[in-house]
Amino acid sequence: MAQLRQVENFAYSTPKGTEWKPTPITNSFAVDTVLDAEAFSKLPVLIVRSGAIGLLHMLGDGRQTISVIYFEGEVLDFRHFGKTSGRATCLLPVSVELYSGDDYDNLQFQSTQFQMEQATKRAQQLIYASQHSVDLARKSAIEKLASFILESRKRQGLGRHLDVLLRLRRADIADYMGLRAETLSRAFTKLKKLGLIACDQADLVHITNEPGLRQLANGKVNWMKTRVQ
Amino acid sequence: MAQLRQVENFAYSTPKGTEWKPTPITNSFAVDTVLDAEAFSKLPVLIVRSGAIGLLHMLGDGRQTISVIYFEGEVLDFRHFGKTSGRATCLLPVSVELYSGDDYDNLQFQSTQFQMEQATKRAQQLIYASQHSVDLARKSAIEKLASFILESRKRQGLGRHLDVLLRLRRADIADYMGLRAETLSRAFTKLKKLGLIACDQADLVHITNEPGLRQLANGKVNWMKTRVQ
DNA sequence: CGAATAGTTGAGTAGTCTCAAAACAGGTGG
DNA sequence: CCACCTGTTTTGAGACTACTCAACTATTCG
Repeated sequence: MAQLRQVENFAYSTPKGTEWKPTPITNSFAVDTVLDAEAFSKLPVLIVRSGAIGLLHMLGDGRQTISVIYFEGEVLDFRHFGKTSGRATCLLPVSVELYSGDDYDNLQFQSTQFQMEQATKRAQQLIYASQHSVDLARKSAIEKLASFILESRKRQGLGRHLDVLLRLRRADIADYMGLRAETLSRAFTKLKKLGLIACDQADLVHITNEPGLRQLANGKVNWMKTRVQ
Repeated sequence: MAQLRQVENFAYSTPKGTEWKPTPITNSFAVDTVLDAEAFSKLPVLIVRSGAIGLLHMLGDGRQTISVIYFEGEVLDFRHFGKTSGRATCLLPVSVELYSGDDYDNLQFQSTQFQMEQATKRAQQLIYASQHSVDLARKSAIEKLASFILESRKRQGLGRHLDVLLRLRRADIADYMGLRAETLSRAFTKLKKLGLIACDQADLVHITNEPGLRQLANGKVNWMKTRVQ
């Protein structure tokens, strides 16, 4: 296992004292690397510096789903992983900070500010997961894509910027939004024809009608009536 | 607002000291009560003692979804609620313990054990939400129902017991699993005809073929080939 | 340049949704 | 006790979305 060796190569030499800061251990992984929880038993807490890690689930007949995505700044704690948590897979080239469980916990005990930050991040994860359930449950393909574009912009911290870089591959977006790649492709075509987005490059989406896109994502548009040929 | 008055009726008289335990304030709500976050600004941390609270989301054209359900023992922290978190709604008669933010945080600072318990619970919430996304994303109606029955058993702590009480109403189960009530009803019929479950009463499911039900829930059964008339 | 991967387009099908109506359950009052 | 009402669950027929499978185009990379 590649990532096992990579992790073990780093000496775990955090000084133990009452007032200390653990030396941040960073590590990088290529796209499609599977992060096996067992390989991270000594340094089970990952903070994503760049890239994206997804939890990949596979049904018995090969249907795939990405249930949760961890983007920059988000925390993946392997200590809380179960058998049903899927396989942590790098959806992009990933760089992470690694912490031992004790170091991470002690950091929170020492700094109230750090503790609050982390609590907020964890809560935010649940909010994202909750919102994602809403997206998956009852939205049409085109609504799911509109939601994904807006979620991407929000989680990349782009504010109200109209150019959103969808850094994930189409297949990964499809797995995340509960669609087939073909259906997702058709949804892109429809969004363009509706004049809500424009794509110069493959993964750069320019939002041409933000209110419309937001309304569509929130199910407020009966887009059937504005049907496109 | 009914729940506002109910909350305010309790005097907030937790003694402030270095070694103290906040007096647990309990409160009860009827089915379909909406727990408005603003009414809980003073006591924003809810621990569910009995019943179930769901986060209800509504799309612009009336489509409903329940994204997350809080069952016994689970913690709902209104401090981390955002506009996209939906409306906390009682799916059953609910009894909760209420804590102020400071009390809840201090409890965790004082007791490492309590802190660990709570961290595990919060992590478990994310695991449930993650698994729920898998259920919603690519499963058929009958697979969703099989998954829901098994999830219900697990979260009620019934172990391997074969009698599962689905305490939620059909409409709520449907909202949670991203189905229409009609489709859910048809899925029940199919599960019965496949001989995987038997229902004496409306909300009591007896699992007659657990391995089959589990395989179906995990997408390992091409149930099309074992089609039922 | 050719091979491999990623993404798009097309036609037909399966499964869920929609809308309508019927069956069922629980409570109230005569 | 039964008729009645209200809300929930089930059944039925048809429409429509997303899936499947296949072929095609575009892009990446050696």
